[in-house]
Amino acid sequence: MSWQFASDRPIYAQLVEVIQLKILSGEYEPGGKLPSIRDLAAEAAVNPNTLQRAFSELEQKGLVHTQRTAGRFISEDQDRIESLRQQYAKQAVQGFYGRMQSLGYSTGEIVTLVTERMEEENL
Amino acid sequence: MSWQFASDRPIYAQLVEVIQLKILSGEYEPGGKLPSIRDLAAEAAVNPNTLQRAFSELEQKGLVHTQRTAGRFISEDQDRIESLRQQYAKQAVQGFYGRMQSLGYSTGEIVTLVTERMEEENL
Amino acid sequence: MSWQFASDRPIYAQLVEVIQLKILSGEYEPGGKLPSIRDLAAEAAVNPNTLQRAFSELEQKGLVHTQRTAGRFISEDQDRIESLRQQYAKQAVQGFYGRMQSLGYSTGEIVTLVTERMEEENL
Amino acid sequence: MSWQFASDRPIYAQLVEVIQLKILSGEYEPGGKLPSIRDLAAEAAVNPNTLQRAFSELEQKGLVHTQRTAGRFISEDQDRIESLRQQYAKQAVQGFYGRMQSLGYSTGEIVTLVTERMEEENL
DNA sequence: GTGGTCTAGACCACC
DNA sequence: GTGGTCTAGACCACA
Repeated sequence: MSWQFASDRPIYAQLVEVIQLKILSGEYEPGGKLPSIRDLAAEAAVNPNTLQRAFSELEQKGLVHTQRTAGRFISEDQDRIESLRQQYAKQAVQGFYGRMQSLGYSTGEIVTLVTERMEEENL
Repeated sequence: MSWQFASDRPIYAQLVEVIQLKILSGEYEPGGKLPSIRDLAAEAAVNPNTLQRAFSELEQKGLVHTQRTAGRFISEDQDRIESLRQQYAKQAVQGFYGRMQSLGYSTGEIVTLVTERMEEENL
Repeated sequence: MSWQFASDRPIYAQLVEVIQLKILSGEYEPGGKLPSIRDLAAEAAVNPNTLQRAFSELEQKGLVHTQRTAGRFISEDQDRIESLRQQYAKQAVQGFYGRMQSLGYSTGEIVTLVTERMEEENL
Repeated sequence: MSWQFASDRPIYAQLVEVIQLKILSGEYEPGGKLPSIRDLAAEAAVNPNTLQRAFSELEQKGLVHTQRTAGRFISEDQDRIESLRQQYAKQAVQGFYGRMQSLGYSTGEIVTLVTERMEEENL
């Protein structure tokens, strides 16, 4: 587990992203209980308030809900999670594609670069 | 031309990115003269100071240089530009690839999604 | 019967309000016996301690009293109940009125909106 | 100007409500500039962070937007404001109506009480 | 022990 | 000077 933060973006935003990815990818299971804020804060070496802020954003997105004194739980709405996952993926693809085109790469070259990257991975 | 700025990142950084892309992709030609800061600032509806700061970063990267009285010019060092372009592209590929993997997509699925995107483009 | 709780206010407070309304409106009859805490707790899917606290507030307000072995009973003091009911209603009217005025509605418009609502009800 | 806070609800929530009312009622004009957080915080005798949190909620609702270094501004989208105002009013009416019915008041009695309140106002 | 709220105060980025 | 972020630490309400 990484818990390292870049200095060019707010920590809370990076926490949102990391936790969100864990939920969308299924590493945190739907309906499961999340570690307590205090524990997570200690683990990430961050002030509990910062984590709280991150969670409040996740709550808005409907990925997480709170039970007053019992803790925080991941949404059981698997459809919503899957839909967000695909949406997130689509954005990533479009963003990547657009940036590569801005850089002057043709569609063919883009696919080539990606497959090359894939082959590196498979070594 | 867009010149719209997201509110979650500094304007000057967004300016750096846009101009940099235009240089790397060749839209601004090597050795060519850049529009005056005043004109660009008016076009982008931005404080000239902000553009100034953007250019000072581009100068540091060696993509732009200033000639006292004649204005700002794009670097003629095509090798440097091409090398930066490839470096930039590699980062984009890696970042994209990593995020998709975090989302739980297999290497095969990633390539599929990209080629699908490519086909959309070709319609 | 609803027994759904908003997450932004303490459950016990919401219980107090619901039960109080049932007493003031006469749905729970003066002098009548209340269901046992255990039963109510099961019905509302709430911790018995939470209900206990709710009832202790209702006892303070004099709407409910406990008889050691026989259970909890609703006050027989109909005058007190009626007086509380009117007081509660007055507060509701004033609160509503004040909020509507803050929203910029004139006295006439407020009455209009209420009568419209009444007509909807009568369909 | 009041700036008094009840102790049974979070201060930031009360700030949200007060400011929201001022926007919806037009007391804060569409497109207008809001006082700086520091000023408002001093005026309300509250920590700036608390106000910041309140504003972040208003921003989500689309009632307010921030310009990086210039300050916060009220939305110019008058349609949106008017629509929110009506929605807010409708909720108020329904909530009021429902509570009165729960208290056992007939539709006629409710209208009577409101008009009585209106007449008090007109003295 | 859980989450929620608030304060005081500091530092940063931006214009 | 403006808003944004973060920390440290305290206290509260709830179950």
